[in-house]
Amino acid sequence: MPTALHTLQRVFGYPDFRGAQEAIIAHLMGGESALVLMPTGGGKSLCYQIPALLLPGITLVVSPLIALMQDQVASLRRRGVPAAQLNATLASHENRQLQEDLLTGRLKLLYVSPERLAQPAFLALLDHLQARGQLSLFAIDEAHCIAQWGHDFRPEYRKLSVLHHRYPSVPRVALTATADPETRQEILEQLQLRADQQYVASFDRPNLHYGICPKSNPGAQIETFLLERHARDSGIIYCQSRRQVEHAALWLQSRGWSSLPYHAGLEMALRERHQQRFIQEKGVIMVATVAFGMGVDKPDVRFVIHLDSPRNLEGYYQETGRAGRDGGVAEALMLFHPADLMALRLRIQQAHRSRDRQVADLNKLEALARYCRSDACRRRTLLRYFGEESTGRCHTCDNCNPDYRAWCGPGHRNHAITFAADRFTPGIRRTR
DNA sequence: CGGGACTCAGATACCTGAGTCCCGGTGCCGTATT
Repeated sequence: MPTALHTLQRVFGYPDFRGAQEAIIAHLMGGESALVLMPTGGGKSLCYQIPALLLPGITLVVSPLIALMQDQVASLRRRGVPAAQLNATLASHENRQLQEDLLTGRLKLLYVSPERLAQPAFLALLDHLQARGQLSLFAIDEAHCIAQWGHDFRPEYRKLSVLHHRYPSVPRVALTATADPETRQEILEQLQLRADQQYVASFDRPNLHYGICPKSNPGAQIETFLLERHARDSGIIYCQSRRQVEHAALWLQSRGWSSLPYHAGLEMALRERHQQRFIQEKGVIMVATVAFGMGVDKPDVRFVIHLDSPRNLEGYYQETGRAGRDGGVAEALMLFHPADLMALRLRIQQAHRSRDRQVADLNKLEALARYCRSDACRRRTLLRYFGEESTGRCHTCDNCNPDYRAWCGPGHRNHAITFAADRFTPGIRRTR
């Protein structure tokens, strides 16, 4: 019988395990459940993929996006691993083939969405596999979605409790790169995991450098930052609204920058084209809403700019975390204006959510506001928010290093250039 | 909060300015219908 290390080397081509990977795998192989928190690029997938190959039956992976499923399945198949996805992209003959493969035990990993998992017909299929002892492991990838999306956007994320209710003997592993203590608690509760079953790696990304500038003239500030620090680099600019994305992307184009818009209001083919260009070409600036990022694995993203304030530190950490995956230095610049926070506060208060959720959202927004206004080390504040104690100064944030305060230039008094001045940019239609 | 979309009045034939209103963003899905 092959060991975990053999599988790692033979199937995945890595010489050795990193961090807690080996311990997590042993833990799962022993029939225990776990919550795994590892930063981007820490090798989370291997924590369930190797057990999936060593255990006798099938591992069911719950994944939030079809695009993620496709990437994972394609990558596994290239390595000769029998993996498949079950979702609406399949043709009916593929679907039939999949059912057959499942029942004959040919598959080792099956990727599904939480929506699919909640369907009675799919649960019946799982019942059938369980009756034959073929269910080995449940893996919930990007588990922060349980807390982030489960309350309104994708309610099926809160039905994952069916896993331990219906199949109590099958171990569960939840994995994510971003979860504050509250999100963690929610994942533990939903999946009925014990607090002592957590594996938490450090959230620190030392090669990411952090800076915040008061937003006074965003066009000029961004252009200064780009010209002086990232003239030929790839990067992402995050905005809060689709309209802002369109405006900023067009404005940058008019100034000669290679920028592309990305939001969910664009045609799927265009979104895919822009994403491909961002990944393949050099020096493309992606101007995007939160729609962009999950599963985008580009190693050399050198900067992330928040043109508008994000809504909490989890989002901020997630979005800045998309830079510097190659380990090289990357810079995270936020343009901060109190009015943005006011707008976010208002939206939270107007949202159709429970009182508890509103309070929780407001608290998270206040934590972000404190972070922006603080003169303490950004890195330390961020790490502390995620429950990690650290001391001293990082020397790579604007509060630790005065040089970093000039990212947007020495002053912001040049009001000659603003987005609002460029009225040639057409507004975009609202979808509702 | 501030800014964009829209309306309306008034000056002038299509445009301008003032006033008012409104106000994110993420994706699954064997929907059913043309």
